Amino acid sequence: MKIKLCGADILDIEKTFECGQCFRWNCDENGVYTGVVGEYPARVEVIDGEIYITSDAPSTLWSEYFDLETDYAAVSAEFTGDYLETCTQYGMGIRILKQDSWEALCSFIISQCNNISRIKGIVERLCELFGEKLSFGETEYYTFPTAERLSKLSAEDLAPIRSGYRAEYIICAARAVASGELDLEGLKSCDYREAIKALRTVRGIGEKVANCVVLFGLNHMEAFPIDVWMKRALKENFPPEFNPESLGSYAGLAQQYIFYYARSMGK
DNA sequence: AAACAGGCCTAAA
DNA sequence: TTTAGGCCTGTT
Repeated sequence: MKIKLCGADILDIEKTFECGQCFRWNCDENGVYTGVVGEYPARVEVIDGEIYITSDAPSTLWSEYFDLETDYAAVSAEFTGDYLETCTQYGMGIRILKQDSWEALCSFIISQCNNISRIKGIVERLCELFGEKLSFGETEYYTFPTAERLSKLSAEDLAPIRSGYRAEYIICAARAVASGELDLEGLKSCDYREAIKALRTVRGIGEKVANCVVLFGLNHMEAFPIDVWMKRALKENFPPEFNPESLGSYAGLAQQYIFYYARSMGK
């Protein structure tokens, strides 16, 4: 069914889907996005300034997924300073998606030293090969494969997805999660720093990937992933003593604004 | 053709 | 504690 979700002023689907936090939403020639959340394929579009979603998912899922309970305008008002205010204005409409924790973990392992189009390709092949097929309209979609499924494979089995040296990391992570050694759900309720520490025990997960996982998959909005773009943006626009903690409990949103701005200007 | 991509790991100071 | 080189693959 098709539901009206919210106004396009509080959710900009292009910015939100293209800002680099997710890899499974694709745009058609009319600006309509399709993707899969959990086991639900969905279609998201803008009609007369409103966001509409077509899917079989329970309608409550979307407000959670898009973090609509949070007043981003109010949160963003705390982001001060010329440069950060510029970034904030430019990125207004971005929402931090509450993605599945395992999907986020796996996706950001794949993201290392890769560009977005290649990341998306690898993720797509991973889903087609090892996910469950879903039908929705004319097209076929696939779920993101579970950690349990991948834990039974070897790195060589992942050769067809062409993820290179990251295949070994994916398998390590899948085994850690499937065995219960890494309890992703549990990490949602513990301290942000503790969650990072736990994630970093897995081979292939360093500081940057761990921060992406806690921000996009474990609801720790104070996380502040720093990649090469962020490093440059911070160096050029913030004092050397700048500490992300000064941005408060939604520092991760500020990070996305800065990242999105830096990347848009840099290309 | 060779360098570089939204890191991470290991070895070596 | 910081730094360099290697790593798969694809693109420029």
